Amino acid sequence: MPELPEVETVMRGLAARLEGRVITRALVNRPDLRWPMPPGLAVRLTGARVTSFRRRAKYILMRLDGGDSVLLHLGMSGRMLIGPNRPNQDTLHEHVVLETDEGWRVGFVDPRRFGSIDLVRTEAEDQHKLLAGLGPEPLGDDFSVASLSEALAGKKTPIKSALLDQKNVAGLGNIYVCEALFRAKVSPQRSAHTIPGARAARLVPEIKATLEEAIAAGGSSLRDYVQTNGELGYFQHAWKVYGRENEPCPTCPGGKACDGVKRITQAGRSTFYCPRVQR
DNA sequence: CAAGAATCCTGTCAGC
DNA sequence: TGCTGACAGGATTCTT
Repeated sequence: MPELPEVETVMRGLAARLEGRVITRALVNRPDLRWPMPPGLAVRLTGARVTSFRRRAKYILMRLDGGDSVLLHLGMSGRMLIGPNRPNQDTLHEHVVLETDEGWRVGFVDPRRFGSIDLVRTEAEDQHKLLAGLGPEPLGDDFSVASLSEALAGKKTPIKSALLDQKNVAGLGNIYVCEALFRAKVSPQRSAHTIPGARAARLVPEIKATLEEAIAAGGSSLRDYVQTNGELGYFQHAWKVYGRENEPCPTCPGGKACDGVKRITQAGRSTFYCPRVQR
């Protein structure tokens, strides 16, 4: 799925076209995504003015003037596509369509249907079941060496898995966890409780820097992800280890000392890392 | 309680 | 070609 940088990019694209606009028409073509959409969603949206956007972890919140927020998750394959008001190419997987008073058309396309849409009252956004248990935003001041150390204390699970757990830090996914661990020179297999201290002091700034650089690049495009204008992100070219199994490690000198990037499976997900650099 | 496995769904690609 | 299995950016729910 889109991870934090991709979601941030999509949210900015939505905000640019939708903030202050009135939704003149809303279509729900297929309400059964990961969970059923709320009944009457199209009616609630029609005629509403979009006031602002917010991102929390990998969720997008679109606030409406009636006091509702639309809570959107893109799952693994979700896209938001904005274009002139005419039918999109992908009619099979375009589950929701919004039209604005300026003649723009926003389509939510999600072939795998792991995404979700819900409504929540704006003043109670953070009490929504899907947001209530989330850990700190990694780019916020609440995410620090101290807070990460506290979250990991006593945990035996590998640091890779711990960083994917949205309760510890909210918004990282498989790509950026691999990249940040490489940059911090921390082994993905190391037990989480051994991170507090010097390793957390390396990890936290690398997590923040990786995410910031990825946002600046418009995210990473692998298969499904595109920005709202259909353009690809380009941070995938900056990946050091993700998807680079058997390629030379970017920081090890050539020769027999380093076998290159390895791929292992942790908790059912691929992990890419360099065993020589990451300890 | 914590950790790993199974699960949802569709598309794509490698290998035979 | 066409079939089969593995795998994919996630996160909840079910089992150990």
